[in-house]
Amino acid sequence: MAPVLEFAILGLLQEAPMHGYELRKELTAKLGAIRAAISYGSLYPTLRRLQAAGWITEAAETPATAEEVPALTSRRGRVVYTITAEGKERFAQLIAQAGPETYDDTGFGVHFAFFARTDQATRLRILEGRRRKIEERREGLRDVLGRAAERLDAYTLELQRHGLDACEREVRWLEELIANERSGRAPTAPDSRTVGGRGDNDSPPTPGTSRTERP
Amino acid sequence: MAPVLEFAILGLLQEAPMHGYELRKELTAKLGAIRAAISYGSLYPTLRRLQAAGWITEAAETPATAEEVPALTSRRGRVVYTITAEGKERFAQLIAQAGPETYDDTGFGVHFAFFARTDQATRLRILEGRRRKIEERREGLRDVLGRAAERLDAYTLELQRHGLDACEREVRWLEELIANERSGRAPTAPDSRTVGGRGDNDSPPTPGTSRTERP
DNA sequence: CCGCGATGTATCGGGCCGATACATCGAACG
DNA sequence: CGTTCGATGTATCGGCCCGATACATCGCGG
Repeated sequence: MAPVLEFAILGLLQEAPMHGYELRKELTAKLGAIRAAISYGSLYPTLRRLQAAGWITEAAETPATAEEVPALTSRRGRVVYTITAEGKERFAQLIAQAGPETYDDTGFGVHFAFFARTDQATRLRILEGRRRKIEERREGLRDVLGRAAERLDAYTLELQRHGLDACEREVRWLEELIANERSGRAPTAPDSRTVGGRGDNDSPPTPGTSRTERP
Repeated sequence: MAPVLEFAILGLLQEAPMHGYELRKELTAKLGAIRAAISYGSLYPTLRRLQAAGWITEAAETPATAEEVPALTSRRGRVVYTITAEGKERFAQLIAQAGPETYDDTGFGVHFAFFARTDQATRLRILEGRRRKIEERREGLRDVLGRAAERLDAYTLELQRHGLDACEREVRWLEELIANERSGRAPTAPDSRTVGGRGDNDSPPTPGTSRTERP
């Protein structure tokens, strides 16, 4: 229902207009933890789809003052994408409705990456939905490791064990984040630095720093 | 080149012939750590593809003695899939050639799940390839956290930090497994239990148990 | 007796990926 | 001074796999 790329592009273009290549770089930097690298084979079709829906507009890059180097080398046209008012509305709507697909690995990851543009109540709802989902996966793995252990070989069991470990770790991570949200603090900030970002939007104020255990 | 499902199905059908529903259950149990649940929308097309290629055969389930309840309720035909000699050959070939796609998350996971049918040299090669890939991802995340930290908000940074942590943890896990392989032992076996499995195949002997640190 | 969950087969639309092709530009190297 | 090489940049194609959906049987409990 809410493809990952659509959400991410609408979120990124609210920072600044960009052309495809730049968009891919920013996307890769922002989602590097959950996605290897966004393919052009999905980026460009998505951009066309967004433009058809009216969420973004595309415009060929114009020379700065329209009199500078008019036909020297005739720059290869870079297409710059800009988000529209309807696009911003669409993004807000996608944030508001948190369906089951919001809690799978990539869905949660991309939503989390734009938590700075998400209100606290929704943040909390998503974190708890994700925790529930991971807890279910954890129980499934425990079942397999308990009941069906003798049917599986040592390597498969080791894989389940590693997966179970990752689940338990993520649950703990989520608990920490949830506790932080409840107390109205921002996530663990290793050094004191108030997030700059000239607020062009209704993004939350991202309150002061805090500290968990790991420095 | 080597789709995940094709590999997993060929591997599973070497244990026993199965029908679709059963196959999905086994698949989900075996790959539960890396995949939520295999969809029929990919399972059945893949089965048809495998049959067209000659790797498997499909046969309608026959009543046991051909005289028992011939037309009582006319059982809904369950289709049983059986691997062929060419299928086993294909599986061995897929194991032998470890391309770059073998080292991404799902590719590695499914290969690892069938390590009991993989020779030790290939196991070692795959583990090291995976480690290299994870190390690269880790370096990428460190770069972002170091150089581009001030450009990103606190939530995005926290996501990267969590991803980095997962990378470091997996590298350590892989190191342990590699060390175990080098010393000729099986993966961490919490209680002494020799893997049963009547060897119908050229699968390695799965040597005796060992113990790392975590009991 | 009726619904409900487990078993069971199957299709359809669509997102996303990997490979590929093609073009420009600045810098490095011979 | 020419050439190669990597970064920048746009775009398409085939294919894997998923989520939703439809339909049918069986046993069990209400």
